[in-house]
Amino acid sequence: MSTADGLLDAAERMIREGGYHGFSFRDLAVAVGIRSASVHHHFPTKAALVVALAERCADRFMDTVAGSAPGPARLAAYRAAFRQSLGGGGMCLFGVLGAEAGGLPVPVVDAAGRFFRRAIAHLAEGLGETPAEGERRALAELARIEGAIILARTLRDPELYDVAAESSGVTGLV
Amino acid sequence: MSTADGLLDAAERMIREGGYHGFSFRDLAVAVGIRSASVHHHFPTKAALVVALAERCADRFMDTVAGSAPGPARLAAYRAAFRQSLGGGGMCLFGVLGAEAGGLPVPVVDAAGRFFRRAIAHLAEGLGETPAEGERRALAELARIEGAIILARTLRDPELYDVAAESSGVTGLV
DNA sequence: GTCTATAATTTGATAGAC
DNA sequence: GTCTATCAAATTATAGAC
Repeated sequence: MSTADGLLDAAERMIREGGYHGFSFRDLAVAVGIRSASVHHHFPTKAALVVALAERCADRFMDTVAGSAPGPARLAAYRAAFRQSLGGGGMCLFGVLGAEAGGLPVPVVDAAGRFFRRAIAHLAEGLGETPAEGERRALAELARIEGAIILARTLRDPELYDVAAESSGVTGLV
Repeated sequence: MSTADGLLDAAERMIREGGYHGFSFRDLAVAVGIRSASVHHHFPTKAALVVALAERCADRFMDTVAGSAPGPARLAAYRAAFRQSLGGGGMCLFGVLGAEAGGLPVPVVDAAGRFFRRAIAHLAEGLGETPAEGERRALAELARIEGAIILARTLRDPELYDVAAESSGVTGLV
């Protein structure tokens, strides 16, 4: 694995744990066994690193759910994919960045926004009677998932994710 | 208004904008017109200040929704109360703190957790056929609301909050 | 209750040798 | 691609005068 990939891996772990301001270039350097100045050789600034990470993360996520059939099956695939964020109690990368948006470099917030638009458009397919209805449902389900991660994390009980994001009694969708 | 209240007001604005690490004691001092060292006279540490803020914020929120009748009316009251967070595009205080949880002082995360437990217990009343069902629904609706704020904020469109949190076509609840 | 002064640490980033 | 050395700025916090 390349050093750049190792740096992105470490950054992903740390951002999901404590947010954009929850890690430093020195932390990354220690994690991969180089010096903090060398990190700048791979990514010129912290903002550039996080934008690159967001793009890698978005691509991987969309690859994961790409094979799912439109409609309820795809929604289930999304729920399962986001559920992995909770491995170790971490947030969804885009959820943290969105929550901290006001204190972040604009390109970073834009990257998070691009992911959400992409996910909404994809999840919306076949989710409603009309395209507009599908989009509304996709938006609502994504919101529920992001919020479920926050609640499960804050209340320190990963099982709450399933209750909050998947209990069919609430949406009547699945 | 006391200086302490002014400091909490400023901190609330800044945390909702950029998170726990999105402001400093100097920022607060400038906002209320004193020096950064004087802030420590009112709150010994940053963590203590945010815990005090979380408690004030939780009390105010519960006061706001206290008069609502159990069931769907109370849910509507919750949605409206959280909606105010979006005034100016800010996050819900507890939502940001929960998202950044891994990088925060434990007492701060605990304070956020206490609010969510309190809100869930209160919102659950009359929301389901059984107490357990009410709790599940309360959890799911709170998740939807928190996620809706994140999405509306990240996509820079406050109207998306209503679509994500309140579209009745999704939950069939209201 | 507010001030000045300052300590101790951390941060993101740069210059230039190897 | 990694290093040493370093910078300027910001951070939380403390001591003690007024």
